[in-house]
Amino acid sequence: MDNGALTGLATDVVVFTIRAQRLCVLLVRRTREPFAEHWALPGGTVPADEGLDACARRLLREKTGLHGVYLEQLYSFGSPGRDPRARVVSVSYFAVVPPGCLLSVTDHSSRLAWTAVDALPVMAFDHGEIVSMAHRRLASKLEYSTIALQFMGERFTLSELQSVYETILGEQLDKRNFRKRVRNLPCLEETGEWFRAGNHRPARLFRVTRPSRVDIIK
Amino acid sequence: MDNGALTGLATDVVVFTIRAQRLCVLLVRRTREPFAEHWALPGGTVPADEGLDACARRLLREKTGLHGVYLEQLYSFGSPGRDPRARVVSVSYFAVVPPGCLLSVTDHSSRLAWTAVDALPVMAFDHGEIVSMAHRRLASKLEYSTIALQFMGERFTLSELQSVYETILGEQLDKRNFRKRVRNLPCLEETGEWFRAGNHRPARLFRVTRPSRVDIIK
DNA sequence: TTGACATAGTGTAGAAATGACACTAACTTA
DNA sequence: TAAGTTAGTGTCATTTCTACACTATGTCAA
Repeated sequence: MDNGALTGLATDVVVFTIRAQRLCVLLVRRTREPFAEHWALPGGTVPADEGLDACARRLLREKTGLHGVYLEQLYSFGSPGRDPRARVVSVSYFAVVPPGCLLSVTDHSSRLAWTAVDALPVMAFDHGEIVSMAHRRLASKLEYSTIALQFMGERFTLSELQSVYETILGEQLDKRNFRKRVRNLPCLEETGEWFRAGNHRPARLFRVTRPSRVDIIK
Repeated sequence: MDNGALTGLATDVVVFTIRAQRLCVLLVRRTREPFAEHWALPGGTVPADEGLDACARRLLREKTGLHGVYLEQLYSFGSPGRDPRARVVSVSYFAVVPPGCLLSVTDHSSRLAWTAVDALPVMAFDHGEIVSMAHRRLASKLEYSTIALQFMGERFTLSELQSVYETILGEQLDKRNFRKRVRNLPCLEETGEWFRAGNHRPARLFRVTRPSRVDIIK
C-alpha cells in the first residue's frame, strides 16, 4: 500500500432546479477533448490542498456563478474507463437551487443550460449515470426529509410547494392531505403576506425558518 | 480542469459483525508509519486499472481473508490533512458479515481484531470518523431495508434476528410486534428444522431466500 | 417422575397515521 | 354581476402501530 498509484481526482455537481413544472439539471458545454461540444456536469479537478466539499462548491461558483446552495455528497464514480485519457475518480455531489437562480442561462450564446432530466442529451463521460443516481436520491429524500424546501424561493405558496413534489415524484398528490402534512412542519411559517396572481383568490405566502437547513423527518 | 493535480486514492472498508451481543468492526494493526502500531480499517491504495468496488473487495480479501460479503459504498473522505504524508482520498465502504466468519481473529498474535464500536481505540487517520458514519448509516438502514439479514448465518432463529436489531439500535423491541413484522418478509422462510440449545423449548430455524440481496422495504 | 427453570411462541384491542373524498371562499375579468 | 380560476378547509373508513401476558416445550436436578 502507501502511496502507490496516483490518480486524477475530480468533483462534479448535479444541480437541480424546477422550471416550468419540470425537474432540470444544469449542464455545461465542454470546449475541449475528450467530449468536446458535449454536455457535462459542472466540475473539475481537485487541487491537492483543497477539501472535497470546498472544491465542489468553488468549482460550481466558478463555472456557473452559483453559491450558497444546498450541496451534498452523492457517490464516487471510478470505473477505470470512465475518462478515456486516464484514471479519474469523480466524487459527485448534488445541489438544489430555487427557480430563478441563473435566469439568464438559456441565452443561446451561453455554454450553460438548464435541461429537463427526462430529456437529457448524450453526455460526456458517465455523467448521465451520475444524473440518474442523483435523481433517484433526490426522489427518495423527498419522502423523509425537508429537502423540497431547497427548491423554494424566499416566499412561496403551498400550491407551489405541492407542485415541486408532484413534479419530482411524477404523480399527483391530494391537496388536503398534502397541506395537513406540510403545515405540521416546524420549519415552515406563514409570512402573513398574500400572493396575488391571475383572476382568483390570493394565496398565503410561507417562508422557511432556517433556509439552509434540511431536516430528516419521520 | 483536465488532469491537473494527481492524488493518492484508497479504499477502506468498515466490516460489521455481531459478537457476544455487541456490534463490532474489524480492525487491522498497522506496521508502518504513519500511525505504526495504530489500528486502522482494512484498505489500501487503488491501482489505476481497477474499479473502486472491485478494489475494496480485493483488499478486503487480501488483508482479512473475507470474501463474498455484502459491501456498499459509504462516503468519500478527502480532507487535505487526513494523511500526513500526502493528499489521499479514501473512498470508504461498509460490509456486513455473519458472526463466525474469522473466528480465529482474536488470537493474540494476530494483527486483526474485532472491536466493539462502543469501545474503539484511537485510530489511524480519520478512520474513527469513518466508522462513526458507517454506524449511523447501518442503524438507519435497519429501519427501511433487510440489511439485518446480512448478519445472519445460513440458518437462524427469530430470537437471534431480534437480538441483532436490539444490539444495533440499542433498545429492546417487543417480541410479538417484531415477529409480526418480520414474518411478513417474503425473503424469509422456515427451514422446517429446529434449533435446540439449553434447557428450554427449541426454536424454529429460518433461512433467507436470496442471501446476497438486500431489499428496500416500506 | 416430577417440579423448577428457561426460552419459544402466540392474539387482541386501543391509538395513531393514512388515504379518499367535495364543497365554499376570494379574487379578476368580461 | 356572472363566469372563471385557484385557495382553502374537515370527516370518515382503513390501515398501521403499539402496548401488553400467558401457554408451550424442552432440560435438568432433586
